[in-house]
Amino acid sequence: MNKFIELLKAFSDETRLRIINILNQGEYCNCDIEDVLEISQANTSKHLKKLALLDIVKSRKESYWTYYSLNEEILKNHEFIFELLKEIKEVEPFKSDLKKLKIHEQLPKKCHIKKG
Amino acid sequence: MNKFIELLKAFSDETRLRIINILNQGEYCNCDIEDVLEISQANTSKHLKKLALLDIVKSRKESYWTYYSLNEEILKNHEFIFELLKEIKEVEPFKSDLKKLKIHEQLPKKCHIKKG
DNA sequence: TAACTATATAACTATATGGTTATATGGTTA
DNA sequence: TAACCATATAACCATATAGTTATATAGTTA
Repeated sequence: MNKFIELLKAFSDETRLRIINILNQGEYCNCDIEDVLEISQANTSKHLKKLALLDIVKSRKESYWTYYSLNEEILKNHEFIFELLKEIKEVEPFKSDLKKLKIHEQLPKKCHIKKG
Repeated sequence: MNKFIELLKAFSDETRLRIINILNQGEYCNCDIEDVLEISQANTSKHLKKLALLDIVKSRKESYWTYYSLNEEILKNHEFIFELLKEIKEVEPFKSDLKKLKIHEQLPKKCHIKKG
């Protein structure tokens, strides 16, 4: 499929865009995203994999966790993505997700005792 | 559905994005788009209807034809769309479509004798 | 009015895809 | 090594949707 269209499709699913919005704030593991967005483990993993295949996110394994973050290259190469991410921050449910993320970061981790 | 997501989905289908790219050049009727993009009448009409429902395009009836054009409001309200349309102009198949559009505009109309 | 034109719509098919459940995998701890 | 943990993957289901074919509709011309 056309690379540009693939990119747009990746951004046009609500769950994926919520994940991208979270990762626009920093580096997080699968379980952080599960907790904040309240979506299942398998679903989170599947979406992250899709984003990784399109080089929208990159991943790094450390101990128990896989940490994901936005691939800065994609933002450099596509100004429209930069603008899009700026816009959604002010729109629901993305706005609320960021609030929940802040709260989440102050709480002890649910996913593994050593991490909190 | 989330309005933002609806908007993104509208832009993430190749045929629709090709139509939007054409309409970013001016006002055209259904048959112009059919000819340039080489897609069926019914398909063209269906996509245009979807775009109209989302206020991405507006329409105007005149004689035989329905003329479509981009709704400028949507570009004003969403900077990312402006950027997106700027980017695709340089990418296939959107780039070639614009070339075909220029040629199309110099030829006599196929669709109705009075128009050419 | 009758024939014609562009466009809209209805019915249908094929396919893509998001989400779930269950299980596998690979690394960690005791 | 055995138990444990987060993550990845497989199989499956339900739904959404792009495209086609055939037909309806609304306006135009003679």
